Amino acid sequence: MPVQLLKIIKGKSEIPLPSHLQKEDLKNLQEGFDHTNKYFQGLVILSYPLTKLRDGTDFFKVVLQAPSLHWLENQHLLPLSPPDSTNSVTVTEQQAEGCRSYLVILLVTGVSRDLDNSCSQINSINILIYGKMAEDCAKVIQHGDTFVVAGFKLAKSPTLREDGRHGCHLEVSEEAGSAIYIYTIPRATAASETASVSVTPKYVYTPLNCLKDGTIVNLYGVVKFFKPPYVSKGTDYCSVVTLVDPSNVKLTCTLFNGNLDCLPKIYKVGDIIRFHRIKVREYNGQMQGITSVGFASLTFDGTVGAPIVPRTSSKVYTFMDEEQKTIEELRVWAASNLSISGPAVKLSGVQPMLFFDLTCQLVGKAKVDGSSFLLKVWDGTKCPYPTWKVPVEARDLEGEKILLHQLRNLTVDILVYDNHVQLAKSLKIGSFLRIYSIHPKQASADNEDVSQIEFHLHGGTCYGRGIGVLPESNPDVKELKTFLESVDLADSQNMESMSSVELDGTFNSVTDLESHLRRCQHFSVTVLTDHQDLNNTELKTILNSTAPQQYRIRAKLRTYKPQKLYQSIKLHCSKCNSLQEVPDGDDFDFILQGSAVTAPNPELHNTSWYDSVTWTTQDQKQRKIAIHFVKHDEMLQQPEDTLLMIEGGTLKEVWKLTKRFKCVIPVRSTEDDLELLDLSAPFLLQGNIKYYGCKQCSTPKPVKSLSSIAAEQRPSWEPTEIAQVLGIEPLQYVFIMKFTLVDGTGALNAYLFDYEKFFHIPASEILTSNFLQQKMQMTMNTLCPPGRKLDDLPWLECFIKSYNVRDEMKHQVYYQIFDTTVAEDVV
DNA sequence: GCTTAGGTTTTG
Repeated sequence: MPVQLLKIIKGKSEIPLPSHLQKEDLKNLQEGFDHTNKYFQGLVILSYPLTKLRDGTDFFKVVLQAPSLHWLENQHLLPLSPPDSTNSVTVTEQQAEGCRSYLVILLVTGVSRDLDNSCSQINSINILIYGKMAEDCAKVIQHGDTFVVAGFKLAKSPTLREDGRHGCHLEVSEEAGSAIYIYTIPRATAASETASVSVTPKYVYTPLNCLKDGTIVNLYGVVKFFKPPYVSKGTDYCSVVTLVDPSNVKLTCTLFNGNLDCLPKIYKVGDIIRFHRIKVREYNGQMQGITSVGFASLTFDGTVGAPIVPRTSSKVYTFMDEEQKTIEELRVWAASNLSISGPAVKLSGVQPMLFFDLTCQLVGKAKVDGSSFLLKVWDGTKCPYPTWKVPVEARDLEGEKILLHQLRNLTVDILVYDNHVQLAKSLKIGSFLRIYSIHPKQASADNEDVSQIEFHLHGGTCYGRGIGVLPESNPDVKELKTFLESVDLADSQNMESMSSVELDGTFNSVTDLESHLRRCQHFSVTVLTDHQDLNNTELKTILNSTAPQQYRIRAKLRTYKPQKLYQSIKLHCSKCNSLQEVPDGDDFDFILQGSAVTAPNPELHNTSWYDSVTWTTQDQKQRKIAIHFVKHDEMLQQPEDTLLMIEGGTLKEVWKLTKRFKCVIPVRSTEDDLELLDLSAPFLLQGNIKYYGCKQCSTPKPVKSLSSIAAEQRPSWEPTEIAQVLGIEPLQYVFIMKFTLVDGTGALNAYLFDYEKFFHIPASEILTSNFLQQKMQMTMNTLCPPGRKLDDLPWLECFIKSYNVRDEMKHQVYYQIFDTTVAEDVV
């Protein structure tokens, strides 16, 4: 009686096993343990087709999943009721006793779970069944049932790396004297017997804080960040998704598939995701998800109370009440724990420099050149600024000619670049799109009266830049369609003659910025930090006076340079008063590559004041990297307090290290000490900021001088202090801008030289922060609103000083703004 | 054939 089919006993969640048999945990299924008189219980989550081995032996493989408890179960799957059944067969003590030396598998219906509190990663094990037993088992096995296994033979699993299951498998065969008892789901009718083939497998979902390297898991998460699918440089589409769950752990997943439809259909941050069979790997010290064989996903709207309709490409998927409950719970959790942005930006609410996502309909498209492509889109609202029109050949423009003409005042041109071109080309006219991270760029306004907004979708995928096609079933699309149908085209055609301010009135869509500007009209948008008692001087008087002098003025900012604000950042040496451009990342990369040619000198490793770690990259270059962690009191500090030096690192590696450690100093080996790289490279990186030294005024010292700071009671690793001991004259980041000020009596150019006081933004941080760049642009838009007549510009109160600059050829008077800041309510 | 990308900068 090697395989016996049994029915469950009504109302009993435990199988009547011989008393000498004891339950074994999955974690104790290891070589060297005594498994006599032990049994293991698990769910059938997978079975493979019955096959024959080379010698003709039948072979059958099933996968059992260990019972486990995790937060989902904690919240709503427990307590579980005992399985219900009508048919019953009793296994007598004698029957069970008779198979003491046999392998026993008991298959019981329903779900019975252990309240095992661990969140172990490996939760499944392979069972290999040989011979007649394989054949018999294959006939009766059903997914979703619970197995109990006892008296088994253990062997190392050869498929551990691929399947991420238990390191051992269990072997069973009649020849070995095994026997199998099977308790199975009652099959009342012939119909249900057939249907039982599709019995739903029971999935276990791993919380994100319980993921382990090398496993394949199922999981739920809320989308915190995503890149819509884009064409990778390989053969597939790629999509990157960062999930979070109530464990508050993030998981970034890199998903590939040659079929666009097989990647998750995410439309918004806050969408809820269910992944099946995603592979977990460690990458850069963090867990990473990656597509594995059999990967499948479901995506749900993350709005609390919205209909729960999975978005998926699979025709077959499991989805039950349990899942519904999980989704709703994640929605509620996300609503109070995740910052999900407010209402979507419409074209009427676009603000220059503020990157935005646009839900729109494609009206026209055209090729522009090899690296850019034009999309003409509308969302039924009117952009309050004049927008640019990209010149294209009429024959290159695809779309309904009549509609393009009718909508000409409502469509905007979006120029997409590089990697987005291929996808853009394939878009169908009339389709609904969500374009992510569009850059509304102010065209350089040499002509002061008209300042245009250009819409760019730059190359690359940073910040989730990309294009997604929305189905007509999408709620946002439904809403947009209704709105588009209500737009009166006659109105929009009459608008051509109106100014943008009048248009705002017409559309009743005055942006916050606009009303804000009006408020600023009468009050000064800048304030003095001193000299309040002085009276104003007219610009004409100042222009007719000799320098040097100081004045208080009231004037309007007619224009400023540079218009590209990032160009206003320079590096200043306070010792020699020189100014220089901020080196770009490529320069640094080049210097790092050059320094990586020199291998780390092992004699300089592990000194009294730092510990060293070295390794060689596995790629062809065999690059040697050394990291020296500076100690304090002969101890390593916490990463966030640690200064480290790196040799042979790449730009990306250096960058990654700055995220974890307080200070990073790129160095290279000499014969007797480590030394700084060329001063065109930063001598120190802290957080987002790269600190540079003046080439002219610095006399770099060997880096062992740093040991004096390390020996301090509480090393603070201040950049100025580090610079000092290393013999570096540090350069400071400054804003240098030229303001053209007018007051009705005259116009003068005044320079702004500011570290951070004027804008309330540190110049050192602006290049690495999109947010701060946008903030600065908004400030400039308030000080000098684009597209305005002189009368409509706000007033600025400033303190300026005049000074002389003489050389052999000429003498000139210059003006500089100081003791002035942007008013708090403007920032 | 087994990569692609691996959230974090565009400056057109």
